[in-house]
Amino acid sequence: MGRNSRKIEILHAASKVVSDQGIFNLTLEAVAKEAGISKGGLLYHYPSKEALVHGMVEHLANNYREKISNNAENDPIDKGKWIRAYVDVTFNQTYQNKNMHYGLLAAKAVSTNSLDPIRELYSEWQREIEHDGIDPVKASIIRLATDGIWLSELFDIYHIGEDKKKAIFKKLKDWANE
Amino acid sequence: MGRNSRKIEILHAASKVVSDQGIFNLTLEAVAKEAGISKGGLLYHYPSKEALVHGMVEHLANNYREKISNNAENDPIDKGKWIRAYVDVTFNQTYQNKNMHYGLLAAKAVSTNSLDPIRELYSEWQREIEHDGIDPVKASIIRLATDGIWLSELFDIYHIGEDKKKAIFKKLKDWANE
DNA sequence: GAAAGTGTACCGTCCGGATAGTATAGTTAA
DNA sequence: TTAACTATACTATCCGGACGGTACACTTTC
Repeated sequence: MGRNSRKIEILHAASKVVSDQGIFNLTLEAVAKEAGISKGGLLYHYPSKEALVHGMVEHLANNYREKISNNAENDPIDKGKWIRAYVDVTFNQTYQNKNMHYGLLAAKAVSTNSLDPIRELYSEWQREIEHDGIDPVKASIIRLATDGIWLSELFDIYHIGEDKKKAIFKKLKDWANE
Repeated sequence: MGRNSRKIEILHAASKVVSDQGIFNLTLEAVAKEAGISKGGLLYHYPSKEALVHGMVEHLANNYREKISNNAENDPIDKGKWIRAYVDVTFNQTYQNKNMHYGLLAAKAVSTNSLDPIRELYSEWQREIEHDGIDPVKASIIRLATDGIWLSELFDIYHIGEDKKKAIFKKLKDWANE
């Protein structure tokens, strides 16, 4: 268990704190406790709270970017591969390690520019999606609807039922194939 | 200028603080300063920070609810009137007093149940939208895409250009008429 | 009709608790 | 034995909220 995996464990712990206790309880002590280390140990790895949050966002961004570009590259059909990759990965991400998204919540709270990696990621994808062979307005709508699901869940505004989510997923994928 | 309008002024001040300085700077002192009153005066109107945030959410929810139900009631065509009202009002809301949405950001940060009025609102609309004569999955997608726009703007993840936004608005409205 | 009382709006100060970050001594592993 | 890491003790700061007043418009009571 090298340095790096410990650092990532800490990031997961931080996400869990945000998810369980809210942004205001994302304290260094709470994260240390959740990660099973001391506050000093935490500060050894991430010398400030901002650095910790930055780590969360960067980890999320790297994961997301890699998954989506892999997915797009392995798509046999060229037309619409980016929007399909986006929909696929986002849905699966939402099912699996949902709580990594909480890094965004933390980032939004902590400082203005800690969301920069995410913003960059999104403008990249927007470019790809719009030059992907399908109607850019339609592609944008598919993407916005996908975002609407996880954002409203992250925000806890409303949670869509599993069955309905699957139906929506299917229809969005269909549209991305037309 | 009665008691009520002063209270609403304070809510706007609080939203402005969140929008300009972020959630962590939503302090009683900052809000008081923005509203041009003292901390004591602020606490007179809202006896705690939680009460203040609750006021923000409730104000937003009431406004939103009223606008959408008015809009739906005045729609000459019955089929799809709720989803149309939702799309219309949300787009216009986003253009106009965008910063009221910041109450949600504050609510999400402050406590678990301060978002309750919003959650209730959303489940009401979801019910209406799904029994509105058009395909519920399609209606849900229209609604999710609408949410995706303002949520990603609120989150500052990415901002869609005005032209594209109008095109999306138009297409969503078309779909809501089919 | 004036003295006494009441309610509303607001101000400025103070305090306790929480928290980010520092310092440093100790421990483990290569 | 040195770099990676932990644990603890401590400091400085910030913030929510309590509180004691002030101002003033009203109403009631004698």
